Amino acid sequence: MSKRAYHHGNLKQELIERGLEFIDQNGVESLSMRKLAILSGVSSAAPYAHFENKEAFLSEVQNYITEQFTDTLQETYESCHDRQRVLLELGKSYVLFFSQNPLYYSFIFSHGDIDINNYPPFQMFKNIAGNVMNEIYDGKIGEHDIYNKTLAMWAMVHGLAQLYTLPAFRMMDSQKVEQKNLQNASSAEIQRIDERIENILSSVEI
Amino acid sequence: MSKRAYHHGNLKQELIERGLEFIDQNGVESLSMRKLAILSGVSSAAPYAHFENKEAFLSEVQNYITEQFTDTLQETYESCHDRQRVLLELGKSYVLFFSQNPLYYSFIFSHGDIDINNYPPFQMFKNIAGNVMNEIYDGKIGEHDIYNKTLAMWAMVHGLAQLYTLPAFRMMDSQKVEQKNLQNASSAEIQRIDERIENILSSVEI
DNA sequence: GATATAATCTTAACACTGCTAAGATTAAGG
DNA sequence: CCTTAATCTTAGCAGTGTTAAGATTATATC
Repeated sequence: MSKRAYHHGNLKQELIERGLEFIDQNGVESLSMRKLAILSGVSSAAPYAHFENKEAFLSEVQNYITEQFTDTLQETYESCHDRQRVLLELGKSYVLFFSQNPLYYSFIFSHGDIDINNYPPFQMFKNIAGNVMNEIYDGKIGEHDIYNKTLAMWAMVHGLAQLYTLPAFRMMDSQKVEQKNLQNASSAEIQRIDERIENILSSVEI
Repeated sequence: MSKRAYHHGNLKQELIERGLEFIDQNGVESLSMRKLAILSGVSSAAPYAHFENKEAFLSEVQNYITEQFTDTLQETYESCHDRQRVLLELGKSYVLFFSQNPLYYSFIFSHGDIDINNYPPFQMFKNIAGNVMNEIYDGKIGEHDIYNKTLAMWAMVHGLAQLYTLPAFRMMDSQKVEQKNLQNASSAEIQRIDERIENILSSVEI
């Protein structure tokens, strides 16, 4: 008997997992179907029994990340019982998700044609933000302004997420605010970014 | 004599221009050195006399776009004499630049490792924004908060730029605010986006 | 349980890619 | 004018996505 049976048994799942890992470590640019196949101990054409083409494969990997992202936001939302802080917490969660897996960001938001209007995490953020705005500005401003403020908030958070994706920016930012630089303590860095996002977001009146 | 002389005479420049045009129309994903070479009437290996590799070529194209972007911001800044509106105008200019050439956005900001801390248009925006903030909050808030507000402003504008890059979002947004939908009148659409950005940005107190 | 069918995998091949080495052609400078 | 450097072509390598044909195995049906 050779190393593996003729049938892998779990190839589709393994390809997706290896794809995730590869993108997280190297980015999507250098990912190839053939390499993933070989890594999974299978011939270079085997993946095409499970995915129509590379694009379809990447799309499934995207969905996987999107689910993780949505779940993260959902958990943050549910565990926040202070209605005053829900947007702040959601924003921090948003930024931290991508700052912990920087290469996911460009993979999801540039290298694909996501349907922005039906993209679950965006809908979720916009819905919650809209609700919060409605509570805060109850009848004081028009529906129009509520929508504008929601968009402004979303754009700001999304922009910050991209910034904190870049190591160079993180370094510069941590120097600028003169925090104790515990470079390698990753849990400390997470907390530092957490504080930074809190400060930045609450520096504007929305 | 054949179609062209053995020496092209202006190959480097033509490749960059064709690269710009190709990215603007098709995105960087499907760009290949060979295609550009053939389009320029030259053999497929000729480009490598002018560029070390594909990455170096794309980097030069990036610089080209970056210059255009910086110039656009600069012109906007210089032609705005109302100190109260300078940030608003700069933000609109920022967003409009990429909404007019959507594929430039993902090409510049994802498919490359720009040195964010030395990236001219970012430095420019941050400097101007910082100065304006200093004027507005003259001594009333700390240097720290000024920096945070500057970052918040930049992130918001940058996030909006990405949003207005997506046709699906533009449609949805124009429906939401119930503007007259002059779909094909591109100059009208520019003005519409211009108004939208103005409204969104001025909906938050920064 | 045998057999038909469908799913999965391998091998081989095609067209395309980035890129290089070797040599041809032309421009520039002494 | 002649040397040198710049520019281009031709061939070719290794790697890519993808497909067609056929081998192997799981699944369902009688």
